[in-house]
Amino acid sequence: MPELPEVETVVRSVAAYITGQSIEAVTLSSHRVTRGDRDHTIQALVGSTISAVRRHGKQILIELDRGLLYIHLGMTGNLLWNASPGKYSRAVFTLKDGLLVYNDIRQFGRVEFYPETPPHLARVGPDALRIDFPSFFARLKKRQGAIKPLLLDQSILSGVGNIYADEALFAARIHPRTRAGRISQERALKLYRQLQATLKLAIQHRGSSISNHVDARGDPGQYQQMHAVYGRAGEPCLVCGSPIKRIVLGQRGTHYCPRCQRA
DNA sequence: TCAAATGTTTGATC
DNA sequence: GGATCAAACATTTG
Repeated sequence: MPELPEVETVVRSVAAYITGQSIEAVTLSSHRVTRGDRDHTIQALVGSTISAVRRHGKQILIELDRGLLYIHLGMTGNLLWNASPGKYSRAVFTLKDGLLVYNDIRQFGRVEFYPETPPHLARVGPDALRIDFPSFFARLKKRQGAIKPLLLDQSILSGVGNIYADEALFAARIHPRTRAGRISQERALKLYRQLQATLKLAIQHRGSSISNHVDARGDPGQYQQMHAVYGRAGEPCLVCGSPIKRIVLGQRGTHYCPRCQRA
């Protein structure tokens, strides 16, 4: 489910429910989602109090009075307030006033406890909404590969996934195969601005619900209705009418308009 | 039955 | 060492 706008939507909706509450009990049922010693993780969590819910890129950081709960939604993770646990519930937190339920069909997500900054954070680059243009441009400059896979590289920039990489490149009229290091400062600035504008607009629409993104209440986002290229292969470009193309780049489906985004 | 799916890590290759 | 690419992970859906 998750790219920056979806994760932000989940963080905002869940924060309103759980901030300030204490954790009274925890059930962890997936050794894939929760690595390591689960009993130890439960022991560390029970009795602590949630002080804040933050996001860095696609990572959710639930700050506790002692330590931190790290959640990554992977591809199919949901974080729901007061939902009934079901077949795909991989973690259930009993809080003072209700249940926080983590569901994840494919189990690509993570629910882990860390006493201090999780090691994952050291591996990821600046958040896509917080990076400034000079460092964005400097990071592009260094690379010679295609821009699309580079936008997906979380160590360069964190938060952008397959949908918003395609949408931002379309908005900036840049072909996904363009070599990153060869993009002029002017065009890079356009990409930077369009990327941030796309992410912010998507947050306003509470993210894209392509398969199973929902917020803490279980409500889907609406931004999928506004996609210009993602998932629109063969359909006419909203700007010029040419059929949207789908290729595979860096193992990911990549959608673009061959006329608006020339190589 | 096959392909594809919002992601990340790991290992191979150049 | 760095960059790049494919495979693997687990499950559903069209």
